Amino acid sequence: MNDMTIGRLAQTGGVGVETVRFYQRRGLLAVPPRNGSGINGGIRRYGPDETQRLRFIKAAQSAGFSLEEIKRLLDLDASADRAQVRVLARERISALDKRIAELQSARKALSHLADACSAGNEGPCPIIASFEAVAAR
Amino acid sequence: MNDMTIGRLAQTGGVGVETVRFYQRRGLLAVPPRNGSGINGGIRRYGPDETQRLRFIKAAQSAGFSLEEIKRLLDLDASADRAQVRVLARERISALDKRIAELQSARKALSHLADACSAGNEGPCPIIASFEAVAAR
DNA sequence: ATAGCTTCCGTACTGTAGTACGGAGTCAAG
DNA sequence: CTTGACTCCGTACTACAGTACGGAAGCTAT
Repeated sequence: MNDMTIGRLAQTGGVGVETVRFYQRRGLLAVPPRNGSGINGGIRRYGPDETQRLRFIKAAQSAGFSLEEIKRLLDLDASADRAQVRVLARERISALDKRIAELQSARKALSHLADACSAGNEGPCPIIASFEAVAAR
Repeated sequence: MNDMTIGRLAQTGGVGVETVRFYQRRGLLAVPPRNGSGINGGIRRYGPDETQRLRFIKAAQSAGFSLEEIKRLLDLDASADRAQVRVLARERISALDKRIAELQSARKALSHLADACSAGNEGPCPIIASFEAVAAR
């Protein structure tokens, strides 16, 4: 079951070996005991728990949680503090709403400008000019 | 007209003095000549052009352009290369669409989970658990 | 049993966007 | 005509999220 090397774990998780080690240093990923015959105890082996954890990190990251926040989530999970997890989740949702609105408004402005710019090649490009006007809001 | 000190320019633009200097080093903002009576030529003075430029940088940043891309936009503007500006604008729109979709899906997932988590305090918090399941997509 | 990938681990470096520091010079007010 | 705030400039440091390096040890296929 716990049969993966760090290389395979990284591959399965779609990250680099160095990223796995980086997460281990940050306390986001367990460092399993060395398990082998060498003088130092051999090589560490990883199982599905670690793969799962990597997936969790990626999902949480894509929701905009920082690694620090992800660590907090994991610690709260360990202590079963649901109320605190909800607080973090709601904070993140607000931040996401704000960011989404920002990006949408930027998208809209940019798309109008690209259209205006396409409509002819005479005079100054309206993208830069209008960006400056829009920026004055 | 060109009567602002760097401190006032920064204040007007809503950034720090060090940020103005940083943009100057990056070639995003002009460094006006020293204008005064001192042995080194005195103090540099800024006018509305620089304020405008600062606003442009902020607007472009909020659309997700990096400082490097903003520099490119400004250079293209100087050379009146509308076609290239359109290319950059369209690239950015695609990137924005992608990012907006990602954030929306993350927002949706998180909001469902926060609801589920609020609905009672028994058992493990579904946010972490479901995040892991959702993450497996 | 040895060549040649991997792992292990510490340390150092990367890129992005600032932010801070420190000493010398400049300027306006009292 | 000095005090105190501000400017100038180079250099250094910060945060974030990795990414790279290098040598010793471990493992595997021939």
